[in-house]
Amino acid sequence: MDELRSEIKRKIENGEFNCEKEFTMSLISGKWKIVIIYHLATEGILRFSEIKRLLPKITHKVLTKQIRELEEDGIVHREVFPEVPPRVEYSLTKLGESLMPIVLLMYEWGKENIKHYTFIKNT
Amino acid sequence: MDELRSEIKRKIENGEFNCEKEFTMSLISGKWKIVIIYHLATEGILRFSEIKRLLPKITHKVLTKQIRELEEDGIVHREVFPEVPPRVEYSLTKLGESLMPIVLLMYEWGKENIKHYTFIKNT
DNA sequence: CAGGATCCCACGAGATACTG
DNA sequence: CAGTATCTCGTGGGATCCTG
Repeated sequence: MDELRSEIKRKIENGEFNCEKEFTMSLISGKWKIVIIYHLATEGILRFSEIKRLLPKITHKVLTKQIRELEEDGIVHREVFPEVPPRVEYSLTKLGESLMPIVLLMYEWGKENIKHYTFIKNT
Repeated sequence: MDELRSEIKRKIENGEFNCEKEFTMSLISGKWKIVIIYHLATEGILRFSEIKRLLPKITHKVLTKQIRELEEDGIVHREVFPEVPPRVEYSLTKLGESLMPIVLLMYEWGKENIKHYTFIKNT
């Protein structure tokens, strides 16, 4: 596990994190990352197009970037099958799986606390 | 608890969140928010200048903004004492305290997983 | 002491088009 | 199918100066 985006490594070296929590944050912050992690955790293995289908509003390029960063950080495993047309499968690494408690807590906290607002939709 | 930044309310109304986790994320993402929450949780009550002292690298204006957002979202309570010079105390609301399990998990995950990299500092 | 007003820049993320 | 390459824009965060 020496994979990590160079920018993150640099922040560690330069002591740019005020705390270890921020290190964690830096790995999962990104508009679609926690949702991607969640889907991979529940589905196991997903192809690029399958993830895209699960996130209709995401752009092709953005999905590529988010997933590439997750891969560089050792959270997602990427398996390329040299076929035509190409097939690429994604899954969580052990490290990625270890993030699930956090993601699940965030999910439940959100469900619990967004309730008070959703009524807005019904007006 | 009808406090919430208008932008967040708008996102809820427009269904811009892909999932409840993103709602949670939107409240705690911000370069200094989880650290501020953590300090308030452990110290109880803190004055503006005390928080600033705990975060030497934060800018005055930025601290104001981060805290103002946390207040608008109902996470932080702000108490102004009409004295001269002015005194302002901050503390966590019940809602804010309920975020601590998430913050703590992020803290522990970070401690556990940053270990593999910190050696870089010692070279 | 706490905080508002301006100016500014870097960067995340979207739109669009092209490729093996 | 999966992935680049450009271009663009909004905004989060920083620097600096001013105020009750």
